[in-house]
Amino acid sequence: MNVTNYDKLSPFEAIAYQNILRHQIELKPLTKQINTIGGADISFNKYEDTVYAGIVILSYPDLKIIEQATVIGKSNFPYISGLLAFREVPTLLEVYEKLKNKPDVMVLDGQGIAHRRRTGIASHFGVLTNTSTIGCGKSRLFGTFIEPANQKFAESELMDKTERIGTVLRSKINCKPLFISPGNLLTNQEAIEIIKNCIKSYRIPEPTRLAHLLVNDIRIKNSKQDNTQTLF
DNA sequence: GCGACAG
DNA sequence: ATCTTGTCGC
Repeated sequence: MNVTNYDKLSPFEAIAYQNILRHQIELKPLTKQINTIGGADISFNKYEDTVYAGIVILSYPDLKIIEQATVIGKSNFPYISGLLAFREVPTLLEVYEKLKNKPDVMVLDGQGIAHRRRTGIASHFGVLTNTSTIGCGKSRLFGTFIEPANQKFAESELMDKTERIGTVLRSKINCKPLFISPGNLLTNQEAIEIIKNCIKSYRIPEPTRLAHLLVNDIRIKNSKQDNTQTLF
């Protein structure tokens, strides 16, 4: 069922695929209560094609860890702005399949529909897994906005001409804002509310923050292991 | 042509 | 994203 052989796609073909995917994105309100939320992220060593992917599942809104899963894989698709999903999604899907509990909502590090073709990594992953997803980027990829006030939870609209594609949310005073956008199967308003509920005392919401710590951790561990084996 | 450009 | 120590500010 995993037919994500993106490594052999050309950027041109990837864009053509996004233009097909965009029609499968559905931004309708959630129908059931959220009990679990997942965060996904990827880490890697510079100049290497090994990717360390991980997903952390938290209870919601308590935000207690209830499951973690990781996969060490390869990705030959280079990082190209606008085509991030083709580099990270394949391995994330492998991690997702290992999960015993599929989360009610997933938070991805990057954009949802706040993308030129509406196909940010969160929308891409959301369509392929048929799950509700939120894109939570640390910087802007696409869209115009006014800088939100320097207050916790100050926000402004992220726009593509006259269409709203997301929200610029200041999660913490004196920190750069977050770029929130719905990925799939939920609304912009729900995405904002959920992310707010996931903010503890850090700039990054718990799901993504913990996933980042997890993948960075296994990356360091694995690299150490390789060095040790080479050393002796 | 120039500047922008998720991770 | 990753490479990296100290350091300025809340």
